[in-house]
Amino acid sequence: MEAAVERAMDVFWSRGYHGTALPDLLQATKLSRGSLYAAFGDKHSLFLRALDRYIADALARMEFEFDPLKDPIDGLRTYLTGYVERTSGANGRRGCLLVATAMELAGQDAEVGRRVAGFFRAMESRVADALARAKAVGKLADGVEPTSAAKILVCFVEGLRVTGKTAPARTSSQATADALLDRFVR
Amino acid sequence: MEAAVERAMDVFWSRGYHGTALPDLLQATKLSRGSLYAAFGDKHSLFLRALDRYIADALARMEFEFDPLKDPIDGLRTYLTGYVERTSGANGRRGCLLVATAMELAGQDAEVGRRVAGFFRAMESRVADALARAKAVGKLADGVEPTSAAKILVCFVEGLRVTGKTAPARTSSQATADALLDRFVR
DNA sequence: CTATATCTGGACTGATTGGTCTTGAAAGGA
DNA sequence: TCCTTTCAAGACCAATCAGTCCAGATATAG
Repeated sequence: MEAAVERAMDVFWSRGYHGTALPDLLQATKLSRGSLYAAFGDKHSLFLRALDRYIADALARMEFEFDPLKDPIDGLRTYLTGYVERTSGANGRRGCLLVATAMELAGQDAEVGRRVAGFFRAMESRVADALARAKAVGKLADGVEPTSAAKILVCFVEGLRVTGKTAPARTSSQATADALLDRFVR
Repeated sequence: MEAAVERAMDVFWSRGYHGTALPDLLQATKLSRGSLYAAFGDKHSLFLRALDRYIADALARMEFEFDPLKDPIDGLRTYLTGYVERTSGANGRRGCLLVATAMELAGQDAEVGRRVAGFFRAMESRVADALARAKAVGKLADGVEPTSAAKILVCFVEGLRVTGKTAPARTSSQATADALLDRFVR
């Protein structure tokens, strides 16, 4: 059941909502038409399940990266490096279900809009928290405000996901991310 | 004719490629089915025309903002303010045809992929050029490398277009953009 | 072995997709 | 006035869309 959601997520991920047809989902989930509708209701509901799964994965990752027991600067570094990895080469071309969904549906689909907005808020607050902890131990450059810098970093990584669709080289993106973080840390 | 492309662009802009159906385009362009196919061939070709138009508009805007005769820092400020305006409130919710297209099609449609990649390259080089001119007159902060900072700024504004789908307040986005630029200028 | 419950593959629905073609009205030139 | 060209309106096409339904195979339970 949960495996079916994951496989459906993969399909939506690489084809978008309007771009995936029922047969694609049937083939990926290995469910019959009847079973799929019995289990998930309709295409839209299944999509929401897949999106929730995607968001949960991302939140779990951040929970690990921004663990309060670890050094916040290290956390920010691995957070950025993770995005660099996901937005380079073939990974980059694959794109991001959340960003694609934001662009495709967030403006017209309220259920989707709430989820997307909530995710961006959650990411921003986690990054801001890490920055605040870094500032508390004097590791931030002068004049860097955690909440403002967090907004910058969130926009930056989501922008990486966009430019990543053209499959840039990992080394280049990594250097860019490093250059940005260097503007914030002491 | 060119007006029809513009109206078609508006439709693709707010509904995406797969999300717009022929009747939507007929209504928007006020063309009959036969005329539209005679003029543009098919949906995909019309979409390419619309995308090219969108890109041309953006390039023209940058040509103005980054006019070599003007102060490059002023140019960067108005460039960023323009994106803030376009990614706030209702404008933000409307989104960006280029970013939406990048996420929806760039990975699978080679014609689209080339255009998207070319646009990002063009924007990056224009921003880098402005930064280089600013650096030449000593207006950049220590250690800021124009090409690297340009990549950061491009990712940032494209990320703004993504987070903008949740319709944030203009003042907040403006403060964020200002905070980022302040990290680069002296 | 029988009864029940579950699930599959696929037929089927009405609506909609992108695209073609025909008909007839309007317009323009000679 | 007459001939040609242009174009709008919409009928029409095969394919595909999301979603429903059912007959039959399979499995489980008693």
